[in-house]
Amino acid sequence: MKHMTNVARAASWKTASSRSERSERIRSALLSAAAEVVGEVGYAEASVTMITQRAGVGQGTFYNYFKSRQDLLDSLLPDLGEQMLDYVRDEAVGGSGFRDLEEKSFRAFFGFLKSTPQFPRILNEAESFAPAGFQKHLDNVSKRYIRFLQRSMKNGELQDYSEGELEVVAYMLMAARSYLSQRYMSPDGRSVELPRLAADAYMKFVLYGLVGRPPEEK
Amino acid sequence: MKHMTNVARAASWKTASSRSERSERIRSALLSAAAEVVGEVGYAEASVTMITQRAGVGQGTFYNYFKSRQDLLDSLLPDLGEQMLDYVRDEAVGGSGFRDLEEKSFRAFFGFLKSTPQFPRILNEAESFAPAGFQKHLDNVSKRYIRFLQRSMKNGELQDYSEGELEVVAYMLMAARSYLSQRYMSPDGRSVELPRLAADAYMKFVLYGLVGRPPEEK
Amino acid sequence: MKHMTNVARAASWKTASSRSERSERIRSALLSAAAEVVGEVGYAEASVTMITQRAGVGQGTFYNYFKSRQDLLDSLLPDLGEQMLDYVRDEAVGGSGFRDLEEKSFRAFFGFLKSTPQFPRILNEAESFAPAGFQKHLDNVSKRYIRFLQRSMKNGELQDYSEGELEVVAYMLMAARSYLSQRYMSPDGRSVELPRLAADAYMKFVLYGLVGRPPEEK
Amino acid sequence: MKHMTNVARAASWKTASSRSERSERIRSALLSAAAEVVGEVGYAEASVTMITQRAGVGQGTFYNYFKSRQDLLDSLLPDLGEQMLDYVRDEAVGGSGFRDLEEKSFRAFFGFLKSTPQFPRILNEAESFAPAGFQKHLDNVSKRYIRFLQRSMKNGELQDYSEGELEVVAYMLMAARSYLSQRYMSPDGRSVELPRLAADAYMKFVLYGLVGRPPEEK
DNA sequence: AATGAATGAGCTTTCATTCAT
DNA sequence: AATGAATGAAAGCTCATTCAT
Repeated sequence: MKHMTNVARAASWKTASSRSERSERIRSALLSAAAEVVGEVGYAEASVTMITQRAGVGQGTFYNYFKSRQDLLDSLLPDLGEQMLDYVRDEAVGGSGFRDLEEKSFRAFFGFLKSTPQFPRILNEAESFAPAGFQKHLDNVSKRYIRFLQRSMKNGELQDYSEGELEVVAYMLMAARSYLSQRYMSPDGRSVELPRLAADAYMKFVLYGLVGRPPEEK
Repeated sequence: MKHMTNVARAASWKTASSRSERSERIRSALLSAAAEVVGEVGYAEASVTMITQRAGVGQGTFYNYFKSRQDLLDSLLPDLGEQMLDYVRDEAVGGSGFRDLEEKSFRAFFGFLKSTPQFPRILNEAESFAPAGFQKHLDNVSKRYIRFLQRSMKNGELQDYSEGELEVVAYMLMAARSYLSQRYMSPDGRSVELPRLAADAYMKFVLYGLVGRPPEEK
Repeated sequence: MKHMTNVARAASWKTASSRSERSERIRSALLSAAAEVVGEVGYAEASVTMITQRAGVGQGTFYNYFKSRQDLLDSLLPDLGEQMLDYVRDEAVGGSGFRDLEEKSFRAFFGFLKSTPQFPRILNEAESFAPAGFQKHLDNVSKRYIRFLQRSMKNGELQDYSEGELEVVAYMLMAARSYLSQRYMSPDGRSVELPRLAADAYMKFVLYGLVGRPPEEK
Repeated sequence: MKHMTNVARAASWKTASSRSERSERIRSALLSAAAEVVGEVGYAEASVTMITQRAGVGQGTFYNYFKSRQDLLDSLLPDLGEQMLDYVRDEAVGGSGFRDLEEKSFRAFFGFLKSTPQFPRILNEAESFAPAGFQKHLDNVSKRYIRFLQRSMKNGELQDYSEGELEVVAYMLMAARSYLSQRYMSPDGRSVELPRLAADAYMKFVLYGLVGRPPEEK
């Protein structure tokens, strides 16, 4: 699926078998199309017409699946956000210890962006255009992050931080991922390439900041 | 003046004396009005009508001062950004040493938000809606930040970071300010109140991360 | 149909059966409405609102049929011009000889104006407001005219004129039709009544000028 | 005066001596500027701003000299029309006989266009945009033309035409001048160059048509 | 269920005119 | 008398949404 063209993927519902599966595929095609369009032109400029054309369905069809344009926009980030979290979880599985897991998931995040370079823009604009979805996403991610930090702390891997402080730190690290992904976005918005230097600096700062020790030489 | 209502402040040009002063005040009223409106409803929804009504001038007047709606939007962040930098510079003046200066300017940033709570949203959306202005602002701020970090490093106050790494760290800290300001925005978007805990956690993380030592007890 | 009011005619699409027929009727209603409006107030004042109201459709509907206001204006003269040429051809059919054909088509032109009194104004203004359409129309008409003159010349009916001269003469005769139609337009612009005297004078001048003999008594 | 640049001519009021002369010059500068502007962009697009800028006076000044934009537009053609008639009269003076006078004045008309190539467009559009001025102009010109034709007739130089017929013919010849001037306008609208062929064809047709004899060899 | 044409609210922008200086 | 900034009416156009097919 990864290498089908966008349109082909979008229109894949045409081969659906059962009625409900077809339905599911159209909905998904609309979401994918919306992700692409919003990634390219932003929420404000993403019109229903553009989205339905990209998805290969009629304009009116849109309203069989979403109550309104805003309804879809609200679904966009939560949908993508879960994909992102699933991806990162899968990639980081089997890691051990704070340092290893943090690095794996940091890299996995940027790995995810290779297939979904629209994500940073969608995330950034969602705060204004789909605030509910944005909050939901932030909660999801921060909760997971905080749990991870707390576990690491219980294992004695981190400096002494209170639970409230860990929440703040979690936000700072999410912020860092977000800013760095935008910072290293290609000008056309179609790919993100994080330089090794940036990844190293991130890890160095985080390890000093949380563990209190510099990264070990590899 | 600080506590006049927005509209009253905006319409203060009516008392202007000379013609050029009046002109200056209207331009400034339009920019202030735009900052308020964009802060409330975002770039995309900020219409010329809303802005001129808020500023207390006729619709057509807008185009005596700005070539187009986009022209004003492009001026918005650079304008506010300079105000912010001026404010922070004034507040941090007289501080000494990395720890002191960093803390002073961190707090000053949030102090600035008390008078301009629209800033975080404007900054965030500018990336999409006024990209040129956004880049300009980011360059301004990051350059100043990096210089500050380099100076601190020369003074032997920081761990060993390369110049390139310092740039990455600067971005991470700008990101942290941005995210935290949004995290602690009141739901109505009209004020930012950074809890002591958050400020402490920030300083703790930064000091561990950069200096390698925990914050001294005050 | 001829005597339905403008609005009623325009709104006749409401009784259309198939979808594509309905489409065709709306497009045609818009063109008719535009012809009327332009005939009354001129190109410059013919607003999309006026045209759609006259056609009995919503404003937005306009843009389902024409890319822009200018797009419709550009279609106006070519559209009417063909109607005019068709009408004149039909009326002049069966005539024989230069004198007969010229007179028949001259009268047919003014006959056409009975049903489309807006034509002279549209033609006149098109030069400024729809130059492409104007050129197209002039080419169509002049080519036909020149061919007719050349045929008459080959038949030995005319004085000796070179091909280039015939083109100039064709322009002069088109000019005459245009000016005379404007000269004898009723003050309200709603009808053209060419006096017998004018038609006679035209024919007399043309016959002397081209044939070299006065019109025969009828 | 003929060779001053437009702007210089327009602003020549600055050197005026008496108050009323200055006044007169500004009014005249506005009319000249309007002629240029309308010649270039047409009545519909000729804004007060463009005209005052071209004339070198402030925008507000306009309304000290004309009641409204339309007021000036209405004055435009009568003003230019008189200049044209004066010019043609001067050039044709001393001619003798219909043939000579007609040819002289025909050529003089095109001579006038060399210095005022805006004339055809202004004349053409005036019918729609300044109908009163247009009628006035047409009356002026046609009356003169008819008088000329009647005089020639009394001298036995023309075929037998009734007075009413002469009026129609006069219109036809005015139409011819107008169409030919537009036909041979350069694409940029800045000059008119009538080819010898066209002038010859015109004279040939007119002489056959009115005199009944071909042009004599020169 | 899928469609796409019809719709009007609402946008940005222009410009003739007014009026305080 | 000359000015140019202020103004709002009115324009062309877009697009989310509805609805008949």
